[in-house]
Amino acid sequence: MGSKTREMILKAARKAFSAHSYADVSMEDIAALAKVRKSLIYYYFPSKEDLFKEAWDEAFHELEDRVFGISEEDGKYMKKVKRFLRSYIDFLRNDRQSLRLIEREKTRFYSEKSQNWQHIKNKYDVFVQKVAGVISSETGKPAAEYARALTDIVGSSALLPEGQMSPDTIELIITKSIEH
Amino acid sequence: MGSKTREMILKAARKAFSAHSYADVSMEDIAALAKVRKSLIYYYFPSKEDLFKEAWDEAFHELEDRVFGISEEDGKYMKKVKRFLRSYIDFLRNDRQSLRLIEREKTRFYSEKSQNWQHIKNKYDVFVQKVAGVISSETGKPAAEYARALTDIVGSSALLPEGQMSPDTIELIITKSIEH
DNA sequence: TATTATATTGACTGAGTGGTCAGTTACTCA
DNA sequence: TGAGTAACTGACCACTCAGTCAATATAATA
Repeated sequence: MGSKTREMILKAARKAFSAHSYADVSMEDIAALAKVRKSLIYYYFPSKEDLFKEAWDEAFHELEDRVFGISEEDGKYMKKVKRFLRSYIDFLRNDRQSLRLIEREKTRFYSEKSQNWQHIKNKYDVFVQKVAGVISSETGKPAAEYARALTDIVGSSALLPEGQMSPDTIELIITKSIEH
Repeated sequence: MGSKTREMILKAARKAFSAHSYADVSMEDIAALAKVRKSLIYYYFPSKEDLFKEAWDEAFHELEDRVFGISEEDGKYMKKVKRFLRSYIDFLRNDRQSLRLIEREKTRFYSEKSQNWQHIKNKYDVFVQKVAGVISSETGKPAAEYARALTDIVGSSALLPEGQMSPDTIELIITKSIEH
């Protein structure tokens, strides 16, 4: 059940977690952003970790929908990889905040062992595998490492301040390095 | 003056700060690693921030030396950019821990306003500018954004677990995207 | 209106944190 | 040997933070 207050909290969490690292965001920060007392957050979410997980999941599903949910109709005359890359970069352009949230704690996946963090890590890994699938379906070659590099460069550019590295540049670099 | 104990603490700090984020590393952690009481750290370093700064500086100067300190003799027949890229990737290969430390808190540069963090940010920015200089000296075109992308992709790959994205792949991608 | 379920709060806890400091040990050199 | 200095310690402080909970306000319903 998505109560209005719950939504507000989740929205505030997404904003906070995309602007600062997990450790640097306190529950008080989120409460203040959502204009709510801290204790109320615990009425809707069992813990900080769970709140983060839900915020991350939300942002991540938006990314997945955007990048893999493109109907076959769209860009009929565009190659699969190009079409994919275009929507990925568009996501960077239009939903930078979500991408930030997704990317910010990437290194934590590998040190934290709790359920929530492993859940996130697994989802991300599957995503990278899917990206590799798209690429190798066109090049015919395995692309696991290449997909990792691709998601990494798009992701890290999202964490940079706006204007420091334009999505166009990213697209150019990736396109160049992918063709033949 | 570099006392033996001071060196030990610094070494422990470098290890800790390259394995976990600034916020996740406590002075107790570093003390334990260095086999020293926490209070002793404050005998040699005024604060956690200063300790981090010194650890970062050390690692960073190693990177600079390696990447820009190559004598003209070396690789006489290699193009400047290729030579530069080669040493950069070699640093990733051989001193991954240092590169991790350098890259890990990159996003913090932009939110923290204290002297120490700005010092770090400025040094890094100058580095990127130098990289841009190397590239544009050969291509003749401005390369600010490209340099930012390049350092970003090398840096972020250092944060990945070993073996997930090989330095060779990185080198290949960058080389491909740079030529022509 | 009285009763019950749902929302919301403020005051609190306990663990951990960066940092301080008075004091103790170990070393130096007159 | 003894005084002075450098290296080191343990106890402590102020503060932050995630999380708890009893108490209250609000809404729903009978």
